[in-house]
Amino acid sequence: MKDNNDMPGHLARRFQQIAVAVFLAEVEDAGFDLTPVQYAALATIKANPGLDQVTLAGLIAYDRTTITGVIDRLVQKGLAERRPSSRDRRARELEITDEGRRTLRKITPAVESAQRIMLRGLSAKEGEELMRLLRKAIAAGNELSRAPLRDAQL
Amino acid sequence: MKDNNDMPGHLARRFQQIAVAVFLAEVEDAGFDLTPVQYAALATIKANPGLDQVTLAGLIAYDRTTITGVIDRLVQKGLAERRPSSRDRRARELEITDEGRRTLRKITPAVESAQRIMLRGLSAKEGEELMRLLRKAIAAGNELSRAPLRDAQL
DNA sequence: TACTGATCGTCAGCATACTGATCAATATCA
DNA sequence: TGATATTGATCAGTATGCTGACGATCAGTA
Repeated sequence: MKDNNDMPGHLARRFQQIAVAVFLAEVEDAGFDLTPVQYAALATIKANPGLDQVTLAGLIAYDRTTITGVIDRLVQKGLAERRPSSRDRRARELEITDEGRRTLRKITPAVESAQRIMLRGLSAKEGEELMRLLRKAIAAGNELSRAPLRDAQL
Repeated sequence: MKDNNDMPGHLARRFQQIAVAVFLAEVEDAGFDLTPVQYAALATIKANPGLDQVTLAGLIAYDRTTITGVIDRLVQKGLAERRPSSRDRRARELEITDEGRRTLRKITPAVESAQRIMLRGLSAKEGEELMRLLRKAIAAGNELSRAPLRDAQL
C-alpha cells in the first residue's frame, strides 16, 4: 500500500501549504498584508505596465476567473489601478500605483526571507536541485492545468 | 531582479496546480468524482477505522476547520459515516462504508496513473530525488503551517 | 468536588482555484 | 460585408485552506 509520502501529489500539497504559511508570516512580520498571489500579480503588473488581465493571468499561470478577484483586492488596497483599454473596449489595462511601488520595494526583504525559510531543511545545492526538478516537471505538465503559463505575445 | 522561476514558493504553487488538475482528470476518466483531498481523507479513514476528526486532520495535515466540509461531502456521497463517539461526547468517529471501500479499490489505478503523469517530465531517478527533497523540506517546515502532520497518538 | 484550562467540532468570514455560463466586443473568412 | 468564431471580463456555484470565535465537553488540579 502506497504511503502518502510516496505520492508526489500529496508532497506538492504539503510543500505549498508550508510555503504559503511562511510567506504570510514573513510579510506580516514586516508590517504588510499581502498574499503570495497578490504579490506575484503586483510584481508582474509593475514589470509589464498597461497589460490586460488575460496576459497577466498567463504570465503567472492564474485562472482568468481568479485574477478578477485578486485585482479587485489590489485596487481596493490602492496598490494597482484598472482602467478601460483604449485599443480594445473589452479589455482593462492594469497599472501599479506609487503606493504599490513603495509596498513592493519595502516588502522585498520579507519575500526573499520567506523563500529561504521554506528551503531551510535543504543545503544550498539541494535547494537548487529541488527548484530545477520542479521547473522541469512543471514545464512538462504546463498544458495540463486550466491556467498554463503563457508568454506575453506582443 | 528575481524571476518567478527562482522562487520556490511560486514553483510550489505551479506544481500543486498541475498535480490537482492531473488527479481530477484521471479520476474523472475512470468515471469517479473525487478530489485529491477527499481521496486522501477516505484512504486514511479506511486505514484507521473509528478515528476522530482531529486525528484524521493530523494524519494528512489538513486544518481542522477544513476537514469538517471534506467529511460532509464524503458522507453525502455515501462513502463514509460519521457517528458520535462513545468515549468522548465531543468527538465523532469516522468509518468507511462498503461503497467507500469499493470506490477506493476501483479508483486506485487512476490515482497511481496521476502520480506518474505529474512526474512525466522527469526520469525515474529524478522523480525519486524530487520526492526526497520535498519530503526533507516538508519535514523541516512541518511546524510552520497551522495544520502540521501529526502521528496518531493511541 | 469545584475551578481552570485544554480539546473537539463547528461556524462566519475571507482568499485562492476551478467549471461552466454569459455579455460585449473583436477577428476571421466565405 | 455578413455570418461565425473567438476573446476579455465577469458571474454563480463549488471546494479547499486559513483566522478567529464559540459551545460543549473533558482533564487536571487545588
